[in-house]
Amino acid sequence: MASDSRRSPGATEKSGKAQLTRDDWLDAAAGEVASGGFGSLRVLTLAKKLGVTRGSFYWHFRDHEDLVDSFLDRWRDRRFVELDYMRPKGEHPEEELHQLLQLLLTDASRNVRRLQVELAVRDFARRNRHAAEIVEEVDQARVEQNKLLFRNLGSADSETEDLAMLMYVASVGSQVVLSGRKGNEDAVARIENLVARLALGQGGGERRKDEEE
Amino acid sequence: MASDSRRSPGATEKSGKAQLTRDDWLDAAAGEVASGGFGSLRVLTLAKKLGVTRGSFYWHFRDHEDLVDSFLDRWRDRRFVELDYMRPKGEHPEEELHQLLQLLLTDASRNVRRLQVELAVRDFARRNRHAAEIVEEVDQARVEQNKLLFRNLGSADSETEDLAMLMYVASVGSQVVLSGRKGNEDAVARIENLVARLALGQGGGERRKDEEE
DNA sequence: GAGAGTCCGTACAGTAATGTATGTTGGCGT
DNA sequence: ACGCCAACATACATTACTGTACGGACTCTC
Repeated sequence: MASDSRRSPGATEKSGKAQLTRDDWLDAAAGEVASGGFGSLRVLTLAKKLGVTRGSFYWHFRDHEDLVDSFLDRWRDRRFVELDYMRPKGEHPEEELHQLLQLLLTDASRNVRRLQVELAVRDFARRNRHAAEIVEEVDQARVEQNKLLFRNLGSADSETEDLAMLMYVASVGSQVVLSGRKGNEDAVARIENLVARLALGQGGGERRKDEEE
Repeated sequence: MASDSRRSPGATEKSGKAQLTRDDWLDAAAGEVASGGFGSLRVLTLAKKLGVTRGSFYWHFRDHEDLVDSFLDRWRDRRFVELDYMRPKGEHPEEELHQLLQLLLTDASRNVRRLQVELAVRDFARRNRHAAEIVEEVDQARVEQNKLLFRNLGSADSETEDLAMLMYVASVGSQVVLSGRKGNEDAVARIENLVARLALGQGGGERRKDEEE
């Protein structure tokens, strides 16, 4: 129902002038959403960025709302394949926890746009029904997956739900508070340590040594 | 440097037609910011809501930017008096912790607008320098105060900083994730329990009994 | 090579919002 | 009673953005 499997003769890469796809517009929209939020998502801006006029936009999309809805749907789909990719297999739960926190917290490299977009979607969810539903879906799925992970880590059954919830809201809060800050990486590392110690039953700890991946 | 101590003949209450003050406009702006964020803060909307025309606005404010900056400054000031009011005295630290979490988390009664405004300010901070500085100020002050509280609670010195940070990002994340949700109060209560147990050295716990206040 | 379909440009109409300039009123002091 | 000034109304100019109608080039197919 998505994926736009047309032939797309000269897609978005290399050659300066090329046919644009729906996904190209959504990618450009992601940049705008990341920097300015959904409120400053203008058709003309995207057209300029893509080197075309608005006539192209209204061929690929019905109107502005269509763009927003498509963007949200694609965002939802990607979060779920992400979850599926990181589904806990239970063999090395500590490593899985580490990777999960890296995904949720780390603000480096190409993840920065991902986090910015997520914050924008979250904010938009406060005044858009479709976005609110999608965000709640994603939140529930992620908390559910966290519960699986915590069970594999051996935490008591009576605590897994609370722990999963705490870790999730802590990670979201870290995104909000520490995105684009000074002591960013340090704080993120310390939070990861604390959460890890909590998850491992206050045992482990002190794994910090700036393991640069 | 604020407070507008004019005589204000017939302030905002009772009589339908009355002179408006700068704070009246800021109060109206708070409603718009809470529901739609800074992006949908329109002068005409505020004027309609206050029963006047835009002519009044441009008397009290230089322009739209002046409104936004004044709003942010007032927001900052109020957060700091709030902090001062809740400064830990160290006599009943558990109760102080409870009240702090109530203030940061509870989405009931008249607090709902407060939290919504804070989320809007936080989101706006991602694209407005002034807002970013103010939010960082408030965040730092709050974390600093949390550290004092945790020391009074007797947590190890090497952990107070991490604990204070974790609790703060967890509370912010709860605002983001659980604002206007279904299992809101329940989840908030469970998070408070977990944080409290962490703060009290994994000892206490199980204070839950829906203490409605 | 003619037609059809795809993709984009151009031109126009309409709306919403800001800022500014100027008019109007009601209350205050003297 | 008179004028002054704070507080608001009115009218105008301007900008920014959306949506839509239509036109044109380019490509593929038969």
